[in-house]
Amino acid sequence: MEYSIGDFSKLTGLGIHTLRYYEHEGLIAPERNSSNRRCYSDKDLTWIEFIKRLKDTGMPIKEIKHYAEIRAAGEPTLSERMEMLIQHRQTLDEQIAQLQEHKIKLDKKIEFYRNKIERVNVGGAE
Amino acid sequence: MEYSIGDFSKLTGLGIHTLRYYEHEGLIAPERNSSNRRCYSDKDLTWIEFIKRLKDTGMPIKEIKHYAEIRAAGEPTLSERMEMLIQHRQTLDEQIAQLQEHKIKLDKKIEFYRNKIERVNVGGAE
DNA sequence: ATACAATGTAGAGCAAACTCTATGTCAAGA
DNA sequence: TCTTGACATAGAGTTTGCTCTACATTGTAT
Repeated sequence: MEYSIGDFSKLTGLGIHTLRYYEHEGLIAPERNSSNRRCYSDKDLTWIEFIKRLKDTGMPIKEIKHYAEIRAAGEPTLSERMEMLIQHRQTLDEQIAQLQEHKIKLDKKIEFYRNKIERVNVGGAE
Repeated sequence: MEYSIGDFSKLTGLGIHTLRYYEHEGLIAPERNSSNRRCYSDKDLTWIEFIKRLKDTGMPIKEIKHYAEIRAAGEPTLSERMEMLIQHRQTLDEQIAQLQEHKIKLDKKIEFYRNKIERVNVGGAE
């Protein structure tokens, strides 16, 4: 299947402007038809979903761009790409661990507040 | 203990400019000495560490500012603050869940790459 | 044929969160 | 006394990642 930029925008949830911006930044390179309109394919769809994942896990556009570039070079860059992903998994693990630690602290703070409010209520009634 | 902005910067790991920016944005309000220099206290230290936690878990400056404002109002806002934290915990839980999902997908992709590279290596040797 | 909606490019504008610059004050050491 | 370095304010500049505007072109429905 091929999609116009409007359709692709709806499919991916990314705005038309964002899709053009991503293309400008070298993240994605859809085909063009005879009238110079962008023709996104199902491969583009898979690829953009992966881009979204990288973005949502904090990878900056420039790094995604680099990944896109070596991806375009094909098989010779397979191991380099895998190394990038392994590295990224590491930072993702760290992110998760840090958030979990933050959550523990936040839970404690909430518990602290709960007791404080309890005391105020009880004290206020006396 | 009291700290100059320079000392406080080193203690917190936040730049001097950032500390002044936070003050400008209403996140923190250190005392001033007779020469108008900022005097940060240990309470400020505890507070800024909490601010850092909120920031690191994705709370925008404006929202932290709101928290700071109601905090300054004291006891009457205790329950409002607790509700904010409970709400924030919810979004934090969602963040963690999403990152974990992303990690699962990333792991799969890495595994996929590993097999691909394996095939290339074996195939190339034949 | 005409209108209108979608698309194209180029570039401006925006929001967040810093980060830096210019300029001035002030206390302490050589 | 002079200089140096930390601090002060006000405001400009930077980076990232969009988001929007202006204007030209094209495809489609009437």
